[in-house]
Amino acid sequence: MSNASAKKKRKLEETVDTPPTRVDDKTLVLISDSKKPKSDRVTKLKSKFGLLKKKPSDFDPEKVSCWEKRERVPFMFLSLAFDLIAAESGRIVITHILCNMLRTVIATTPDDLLPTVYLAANEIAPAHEGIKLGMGKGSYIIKAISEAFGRTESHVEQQYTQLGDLGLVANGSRSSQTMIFMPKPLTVVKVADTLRLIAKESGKGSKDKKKDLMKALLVATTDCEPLYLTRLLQDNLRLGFSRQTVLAALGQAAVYNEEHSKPPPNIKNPLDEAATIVKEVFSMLPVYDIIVGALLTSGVWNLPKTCNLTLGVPVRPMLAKATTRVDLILEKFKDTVFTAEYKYDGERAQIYYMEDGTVEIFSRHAERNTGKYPDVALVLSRLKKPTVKSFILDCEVVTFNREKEKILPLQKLHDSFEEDLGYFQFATALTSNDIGELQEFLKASIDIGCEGLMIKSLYSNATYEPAKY
DNA sequence: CTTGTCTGCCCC
DNA sequence: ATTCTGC
DNA sequence: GCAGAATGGGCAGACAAG
Repeated sequence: MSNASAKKKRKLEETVDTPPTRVDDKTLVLISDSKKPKSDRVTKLKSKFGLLKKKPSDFDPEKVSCWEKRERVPFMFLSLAFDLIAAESGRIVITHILCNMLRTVIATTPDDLLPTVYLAANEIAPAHEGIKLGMGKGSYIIKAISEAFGRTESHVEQQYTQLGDLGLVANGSRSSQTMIFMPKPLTVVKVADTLRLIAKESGKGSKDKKKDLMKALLVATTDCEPLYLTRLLQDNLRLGFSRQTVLAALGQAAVYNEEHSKPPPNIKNPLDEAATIVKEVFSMLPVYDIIVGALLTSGVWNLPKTCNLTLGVPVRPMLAKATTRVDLILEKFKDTVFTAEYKYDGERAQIYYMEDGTVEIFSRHAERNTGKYPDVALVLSRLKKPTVKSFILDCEVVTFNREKEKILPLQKLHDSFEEDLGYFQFATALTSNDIGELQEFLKASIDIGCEGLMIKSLYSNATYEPAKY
């Protein structure tokens, strides 16, 4: 063997996780994945991960982890937690498992909490950053799977139609595949980082690069990892939980890991309370990076202080509820003063005006639409009164024929903005509880091209709250 | 370049 | 967006 | 009754293929 190849060989063995069979210089032993002995690590993990299902009060993170403190969390750990959740349907148990899983990460490798949360929520970046995988659920993932596991595309496709779950196809292809080496174990950070790399790839040749990155992850998977990696790539974990459950679990996990402050004495159920806090904070500032960071450094009870509405980061817009008849409104609001506003048929827009004059416009789903409405961005600084330095507007952008309609002002906001017909107007509103008047108003709104009415409480304790989703 | 295929925290 | 489901 | 998950059609934009 030449010097160069000997060196290569050594390098290779270093990265191999406990070769299941001795591999000498002359023979390559082919080992079927289903027959080979599992590495100690995996065996150990598998024998213990059932503990995650224990009630959080009886759970000890030290007993389940079998990696060193500050060592990167294995992707296998997350996959096994997912596997445990797959057998459950109740959200309470699922939350317990997620909570225990996150606690284990906090107790061993807090640096990995953020990527773990991202993967558990099946997200890759804050919504407003607009970073998406950009390869759908079909062809390119199929291509990656077939290349990674040595199948023809048509074979994978056929299995897909048969099983209805590409993850299961990946699992099956992997377990029957003959492997030469055990791959180096995947870590949670590695997967999270690679998902970002895949998302960032764009332009000519990007699809192939995305596919190759997926392939590189797939070939490193073992056991149940192909299933969950594939589903992560498809943006569909199919485990019966999503972001809200992860946020709740994160809050609960933080309670158990509380080093920074004790729960305020008046709180009856700290676990529920912490879950609510994390969910609410996320509605105000939907950025895991900031929330997880604040959680680790100053604790869950300080979260409302450390994470606030931030200029430039879109909140979850408050959502309306649909109703079909005007009399149902009166029923619902019978003890309340309310107003009805035209529900303009346009696009929801959340406009941020920063102190330096910068404008950002986001859609209902936090898509960055700033470039889409250059005229809106321009007109804002003109209409804003000089005393106003920064603001957030939640509004509806519509196309408008300036030669026609005229519009009535809503008083409250009038102090801060000048209206300009056809450029910036307040919603036409009626404050009344007369059914005939409301009926008439509804009709009028439809006549000028609106979709109906929005009903809002006018009580002083009524608030604008971000949607809890 | 033109044409075709595939995508989307889509839902305009 | 609408429809379905489990709590 | 509610929140959360699952599902579907349509259209504009991105990228690949020729």
